[in-house]
Amino acid sequence: MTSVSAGARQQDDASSSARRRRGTGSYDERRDRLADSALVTLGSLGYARTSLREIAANSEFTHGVIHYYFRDKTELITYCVRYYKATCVKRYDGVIRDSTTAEELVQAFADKLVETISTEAPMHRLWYDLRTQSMFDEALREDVLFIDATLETMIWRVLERYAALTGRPVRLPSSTAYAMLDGVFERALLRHVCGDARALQDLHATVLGALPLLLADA
Amino acid sequence: MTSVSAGARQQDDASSSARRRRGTGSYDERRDRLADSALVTLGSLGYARTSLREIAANSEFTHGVIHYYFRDKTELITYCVRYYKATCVKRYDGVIRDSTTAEELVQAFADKLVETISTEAPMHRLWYDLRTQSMFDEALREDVLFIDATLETMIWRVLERYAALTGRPVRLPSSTAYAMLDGVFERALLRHVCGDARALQDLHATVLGALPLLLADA
DNA sequence: GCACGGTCCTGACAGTCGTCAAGACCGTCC
DNA sequence: GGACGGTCTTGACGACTGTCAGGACCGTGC
Repeated sequence: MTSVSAGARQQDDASSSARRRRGTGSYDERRDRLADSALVTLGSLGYARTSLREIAANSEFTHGVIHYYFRDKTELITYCVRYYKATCVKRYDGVIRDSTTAEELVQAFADKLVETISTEAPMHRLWYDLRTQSMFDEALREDVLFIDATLETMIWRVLERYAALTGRPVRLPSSTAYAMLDGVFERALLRHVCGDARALQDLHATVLGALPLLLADA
Repeated sequence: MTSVSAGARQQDDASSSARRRRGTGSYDERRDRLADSALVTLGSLGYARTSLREIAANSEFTHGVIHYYFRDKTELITYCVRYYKATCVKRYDGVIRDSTTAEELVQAFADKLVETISTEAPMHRLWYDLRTQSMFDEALREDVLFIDATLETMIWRVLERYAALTGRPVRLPSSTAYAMLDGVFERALLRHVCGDARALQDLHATVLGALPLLLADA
């Protein structure tokens, strides 16, 4: 995994005052703002349909600047992916921290899953898009597998807390539990994006019903 | 759902002898052979990277012919999707038919899942590609949702047979069970495509372990 | 005030894409 | 044998893509 902040051109000191003459913020901050714009565009159009000109048009820059901050399109995309990961890894930490009973945790977890689809559906379909593209494009695999592993441990932390609160151990390995819940989540997202009004409430009910099955019998 | 055999140009009688002068087979058969070539190319490159010229290059035709048999690229793709569906819907019928005990069925089902990844991985990643693209492109949604529903009932038939053989009912609704198994399958496919040598044996073991959890206690 | 250099814009390049018009090919029928 | 018409090829069109060279802009340091 190469450094995230490896720029397109040589960059001796990102925080040097000489770098702040145009635009606002540091070199890295403007990279991140470009990544922000790119993620919005990617989430709206999908990976394949998003061009660098479109990303630039939805940002404060012009299309030529992208190659000043990123070597090529692939570097921009992978930077965006890693940048995005940082925002979603801690999504359920609050659920784990604030729940004091098993029922509370299950409810909060289901609530959070629903909320994250209703407020960030474009970002999530982008993630599934990139994960699927990684099956065709080797350049994406390293990042995708890393993020997938991160999500798996995130889910596992929820389940471990759930197991601790019930006193019953999880009876599935981490990878299986994650794959199952991810399948449920992906399907709910698809239905939601397709305009199915009941997708979210069904997701909520499904999670309430399915989580207990992941634990061993009392 | 519009008719699958609605051609790009008016087509009064597909089986008329006048249509057989060039090439071999009927108009519809040549459409299907074009779809065959397109599916191979799509499975190899992915939806976004597959151009009509590339499809034609991997077929017996030239790129201009595609617009003789299909109105535009979208019609070709959706035709391919429906054409493909017919080949995968009956995939587990043999498993259901030939299994006489629950253990036999679980084994045969797991075997089939592994086999279908090892022999048809490109086709499956294409399916996931198209399903994800349907979250961005409304033109694909109708076909994707239809196929997804078909796959769900296919899985449900397996589970119903499993329930009958054990005498224990499935304790999850059809949609949840399908989403969970699909998540497991998708993850195994991703790992397999990424070169993980243990992806398939893990899938096998996972299915053996997970299927009993879908049934109510004895 | 002037040169330097980081930042950004403009315009162009070659390549690829979907699409389609024009016509060649050729089996069939009068 | 000649006309017909379904089938297929060729070549082109405009639009779009990622990339990059050239130079404009402008804050900083001398």
